Formats: sequence, structure tokens, C-alpha cells
Amino acid sequence: MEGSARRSELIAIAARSFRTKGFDATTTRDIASASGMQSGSPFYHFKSKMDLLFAVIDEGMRTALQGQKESLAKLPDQANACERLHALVLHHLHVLLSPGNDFIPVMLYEQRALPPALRKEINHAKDRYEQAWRQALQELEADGRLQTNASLARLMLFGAMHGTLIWHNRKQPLSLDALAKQYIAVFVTPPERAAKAIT
Amino acid sequence: MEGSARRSELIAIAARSFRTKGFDATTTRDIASASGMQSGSPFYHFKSKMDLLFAVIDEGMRTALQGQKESLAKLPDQANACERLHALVLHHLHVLLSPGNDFIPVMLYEQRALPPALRKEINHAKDRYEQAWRQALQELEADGRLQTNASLARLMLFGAMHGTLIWHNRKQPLSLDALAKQYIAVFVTPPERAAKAIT
DNA sequence: CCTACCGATCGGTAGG
DNA sequence: CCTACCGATCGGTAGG
Repeated sequence: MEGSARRSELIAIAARSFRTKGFDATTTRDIASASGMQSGSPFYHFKSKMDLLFAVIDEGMRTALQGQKESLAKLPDQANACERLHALVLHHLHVLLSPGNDFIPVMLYEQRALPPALRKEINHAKDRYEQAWRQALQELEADGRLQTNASLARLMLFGAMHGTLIWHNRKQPLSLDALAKQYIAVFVTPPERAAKAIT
Repeated sequence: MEGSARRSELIAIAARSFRTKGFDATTTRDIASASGMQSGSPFYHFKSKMDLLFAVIDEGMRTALQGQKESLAKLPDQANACERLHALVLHHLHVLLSPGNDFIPVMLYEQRALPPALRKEINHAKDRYEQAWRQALQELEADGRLQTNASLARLMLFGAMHGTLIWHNRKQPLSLDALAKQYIAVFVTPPERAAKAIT
């Protein structure tokens, strides 16, 4: 929200460290010196270490939500559910795996360090992020193109994608584009094999 | 390996705390007092806090590997790849979601706190654990019953299962049995729809 | 944003 | 396994 350049720099540096070493193992002194500050100075920008964690996650959610919107907007007007899901998957892989994109990984792994009130706020943003997924998956379910219900498919799909954080190697032969196609191939049955014929 | 009852108790108590609060946020004093000991006493059983973490994870891997072996042994002699994969999935869901089974979640989320040498040891155990999965999935791939290659299917499947740690609720209508069936339905194409006919 | 600092906590140990 | 303790670190603050 507040746009001080120094503040943004602290958030980016904190994100990297929170991701690499974890929230608890990161000291505010680490962050300060990586930003060329003295040990007490981060507290001029953030009330507490936890506030900084929240800022990192919040920044990640805003960016991801904005990016998702743009990805969908780029699609042709009559894009069907499968095409929309593909765009969502591809964008989400970018969110997870683009170099320097440490915010969402921090959310996934360090959320626990936040008090319930802040976690609730994040969950609201997550709900908004998942809306487009719910809709696409429900349409696919209605067309008989899922092998489970839309809700479970969404949970499985997110789990399968988040797993890339552990095994995906940036030097791998598989591009994010190719990877997205594989996810769609696994989770969405092609129309010609769908359980229910298109009416 | 070493079977002191006190030692095992410490491991179990540490596992719960490492899982609930994380490794860094858990103090050796927490663990000591939860075990009815004085603050310095855990160090009579474990050289360091990190050693205790390794013991937790190691215990989890041993138990999981043993349980997997037994699950497969219970199958009829001529069980096919799909049946074996189903048994593997069901067992793995138990490992992840059975009450009191905190060891593997700790491995998944706190591994990072270990030095490379110990992490390597764990990865070896993980390789052994995944062998049966590789084989079943390769057979399914050869029969045209996967929509991606065996290796990627395994990575996606593990990711999708590990996601249950976040969303699965023990009071939910869905039993682990039912859940395992859904995973198979999504990841394994039924024979009649397989790409390649059975020879 | 720096200086100088405090209070608390924590992993670990010596000696029994 | 307890007692008593140390050295180091850390989040945070007052005052400028």
C-alpha cells in the first residue's frame, strides 16, 4: 500500500531471506545489513518482524491476483473453461517459479508464524484468487471432463503445482509452458473421452 | 536405532512440537518440560537440537518404509500396477494424516534446518520409498494409462497428496479410503480409455 | 535512519 | 538425569 522505495526494498530482501532460511531463522539484523542499514532501522519502517512478514505475503497476494486478472484478460473473448484453466495454471507456475518471486513461497511455508487475525486476511485474498479456478473447474465437471469433483480437483491441482517448488529446476528441459500442458493433460479429460456428451 | 524408552518419548514429543510450531520456534526447554525433564536433560539423550530433529525424521522414514512394505505384502500375489498404486496411495495418506503421525510432516516442512550431509541421508531413504511408486507408474505408462510420463506423474501425485496436510479435516465426510480412490481416478486412466491397447 | 542499549531467551555444558 | 550456569544472540526501543 505505502510506496516508500526503502520499504519495498526491505520487503524484497526479507522475502528472499524468509524463503531461503525461514522466518524464525532470519534475524532482523540480517535484513538490515542486507539493505545497508543499521540493526535497529528496519523498525522505523515496520512495527515488528511479524509485520514485515505480513507485508511480504500481502505484497505477494496482490501481485499474484493482479497477474491472474491480466492473464485472463489476454484470452480471446469466448475462451472456454479448459483454455481458462490452462491460462490460470501457466500464470500460477510463473508465480511459483519465476526467479525472484519469493513472496508466494513465503506465504505457503511461513504463514504459520502469523497470528490468526492476519492469517484470516490472507485467506480472504486466497479465496478471491481461487474464484476463477472454482468456476473453470465447475464448468469442466459439468461437462464430464473431470475424474473427480471440482472442489477436490482444485485441491489436488494446487498441491501438485506447489510441489514444483521442491523439484523444479530452472535449468530443466521442461519449460513452464510445457509443464502447464502436462498438468492440464492429467487433470482435464479431453472432450472426446468425456463421461457426458456435450449437449 | 537405540531403543531407550525415554529417548523415544523425547522423539515423539519433539515431533509434535516441531510440527505445530516449527523447528526454530520450538525450544529445547519446551521439549524438556513436556517430557517432565529439566531444561538441560534432553542433551543427555541427544547431542544437539539438530540431532533430535534428525532422529524425528529418521524415525518417520523407517516407519513409513516398513508400513509400505507391509501394505504391499498384503496384496494378492498377482496384483497389477493399478492395485499396487492404490495400496501405495492409501498407505501414504495414512502416513500423512493418521493422528499422532507427525514425523513425515516434520520431514516435509523442517528438512531445511538440517545440514546437507543429513539431508542426503534422508534423500536416500526417500529414494527407497519411491521405488515401488516408480515401478507401478512405469507399468501404467507402458500400458498407456497415464496422461503424462511416469516421472512427472509421480511428482504431481506426491504434491497432490502432501497438499492434504493443509486442507484435510479429520471430521470430514471423506475417508482415507474414498480419498485414495479419487487420487487413482484422477491420475490413472481406466483400461477401456487407455491410449494404447493391451497387447 | 543511526547510536547505544536493554531485557529476555536460548542452546548447550560442567560437574555431580 | 539434575543443578547451576555461561556466552551469544535477538527483537525491540529511547533519544536524537
